[in-house]
Amino acid sequence: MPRRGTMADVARSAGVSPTTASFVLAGRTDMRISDAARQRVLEAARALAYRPNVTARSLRTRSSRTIGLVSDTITTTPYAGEVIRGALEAARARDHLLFITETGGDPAAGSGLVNALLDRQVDAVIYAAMFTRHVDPPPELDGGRVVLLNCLAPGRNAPSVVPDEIEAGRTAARVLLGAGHTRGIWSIGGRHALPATPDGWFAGNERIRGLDEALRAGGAALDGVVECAWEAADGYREVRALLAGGRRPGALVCATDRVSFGAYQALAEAGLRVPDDVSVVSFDDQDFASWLRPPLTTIALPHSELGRVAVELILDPGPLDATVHRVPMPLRVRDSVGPPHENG
Amino acid sequence: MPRRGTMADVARSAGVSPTTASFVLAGRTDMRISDAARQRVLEAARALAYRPNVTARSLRTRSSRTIGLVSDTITTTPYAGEVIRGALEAARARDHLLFITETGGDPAAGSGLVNALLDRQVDAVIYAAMFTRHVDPPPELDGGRVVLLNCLAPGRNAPSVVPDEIEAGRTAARVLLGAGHTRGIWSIGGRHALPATPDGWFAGNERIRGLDEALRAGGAALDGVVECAWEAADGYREVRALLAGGRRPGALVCATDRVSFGAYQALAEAGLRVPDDVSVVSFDDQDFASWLRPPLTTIALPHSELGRVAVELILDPGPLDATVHRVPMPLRVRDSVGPPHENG
DNA sequence: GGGATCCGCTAATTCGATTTAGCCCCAGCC
DNA sequence: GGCTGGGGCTAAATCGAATTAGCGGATCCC
Repeated sequence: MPRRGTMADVARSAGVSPTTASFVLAGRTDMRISDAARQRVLEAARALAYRPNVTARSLRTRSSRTIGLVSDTITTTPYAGEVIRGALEAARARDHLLFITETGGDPAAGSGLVNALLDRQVDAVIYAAMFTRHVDPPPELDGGRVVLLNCLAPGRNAPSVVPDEIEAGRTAARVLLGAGHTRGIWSIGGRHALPATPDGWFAGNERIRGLDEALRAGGAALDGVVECAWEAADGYREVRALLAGGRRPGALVCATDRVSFGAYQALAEAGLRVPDDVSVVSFDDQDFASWLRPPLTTIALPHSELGRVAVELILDPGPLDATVHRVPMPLRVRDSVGPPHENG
Repeated sequence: MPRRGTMADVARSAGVSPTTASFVLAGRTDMRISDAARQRVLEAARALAYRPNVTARSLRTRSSRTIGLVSDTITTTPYAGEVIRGALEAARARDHLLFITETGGDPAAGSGLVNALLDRQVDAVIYAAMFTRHVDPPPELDGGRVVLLNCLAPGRNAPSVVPDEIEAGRTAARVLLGAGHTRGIWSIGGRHALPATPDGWFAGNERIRGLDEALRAGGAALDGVVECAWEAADGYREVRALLAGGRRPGALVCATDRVSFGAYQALAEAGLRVPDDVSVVSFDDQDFASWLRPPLTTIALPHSELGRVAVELILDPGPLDATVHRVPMPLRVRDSVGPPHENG
């Protein structure tokens, strides 16, 4: 790239010392500078289209107006793009830039990436996971300014930003209760308590907890919980099996839109119509939720909000503590929930 | 973050001058250094867990081992995450970090972001668009090391990396010809030649060109082209209208998986089965393509490849020229294409 | 009139590396 | 014994800003 003008150039062209130029351009008022000199500096800077070299400045000030984001994967639906977008917008509003890195799921890669960021004097690091879980951030981050995005690290004195899954569970319950459902309600996906993840996932546990609680408060209850993985194939297989077993659910609470996708297929094959025969409420709000027929009522993961809140926390002055910030998950009302079928 | 050891610390601890430490740590052999001194420096660096400060180094060397990525949107399906992932992996393999920025579709934002990158001494900039099109990169990039990702800018002497849409069109034709289709072939989505985009989209034009060419070469031809936007709702509406108009297509070439998604719905409503009654071949390979029933045969946008190639181009030594690099689009054979229906 | 004050600046140092220029000492040679 | 020629280093400048220390000159005061 073409060589850019430096502050020394500005100072020379304005006939003042670099010190004076620096104070004028930094807008500092703790040194007396005549209006005439100030104007000459400003004019010279404008004429030369002067822009400060942030690299040089960081060397002296130890601040680079730069944040690092380390995540496990930025690819996996439904996180990723939107999280980054939210973070980007918040960063840009405060005149910061974002380094994006990913470990690709390799825990050993974390240290290397964090070091690469620290080598470049980032002011802070956002450590992110693409589904909510407990993590163990690399020790290099200890003592630094860190925010955990969509993950928790007990004992690390860093704030976490996670979706409010408990309240989302309550919301799902209220949607169903509001439509008149009190029985025949099934969870498809449950807590994700599979052989591989016997304790379930954070999101699963919290949602079921909120769902149970609010259902009970409304005088209803879950009829059953099908534990399975959260992909389209699982929704298809499990709902099909449920129907084949003679069950006749009145409402499905699907763990993800992908599960709902599969559930729709199984219901269609069985000749059941949504929402006339079976209501479906879901979580995530992926793109295709609105393309399904009927469009899916779902509770959105607040991707971009998570990114935005994380950046704002990290850039707001003041110390960080280990608070867990729960970001609301908005309900998208579409057409997959209706009153219970008369024979329900 | 805790203060890190500097090269001066290493030099002091090894009992040599900073110059010697620098030469040893940089692995330079153009100055004679005794093995003893070399070992002492290496040992001291190890003991102090010394890592060079890239910011300080950049100031001197004018290279930051950092690349900037400027895109219009990183959100829009189907680009985004995978492009970034490909770029990230290639950058990491060469020990570089990536700044990600987005204009959010505001053309005026480009200059500001490019300046913010330049202020931080990025070595190069990738200018990306989320669907293939002509762009006008900010003038600040002139004279710099720039690669255009998924876009073209004639007259700017920067290489472009784009999907090979022409060959993808040919591939679609071959899939159909291979299954025995020679008539009743319809394009849904066409060139995207709508009132708003009368010249069509780059991808649309190229695909139709390749499709036409290979179909003709195989003794077949398109029966018709339905121009429409490329969303699910468009696919649904247009295929429905086609069928209502008494047409009975034997094979659909859908412009995107989203269009296919809608097409599937319209076909199902009309009681037509894929692929027994109608074959469908598509472009993009979004996630849900494999969840559809039957799974969709589609030609993938090589997202991560695009990102990877762009980074490799930009980091490979040597001058850049205005070559257009076409990245192959791989065919994903699934179950939506079969032999023509007997009454087809 | 001489010292204290204040105004409006500038010189010089610093941040942490890289790099150019050159120094000292010992060995070899005539 | 003086001169050359490495070998093995170091001093100092440099990159582009921020910042500390301090300096002339005018003004004020007694």
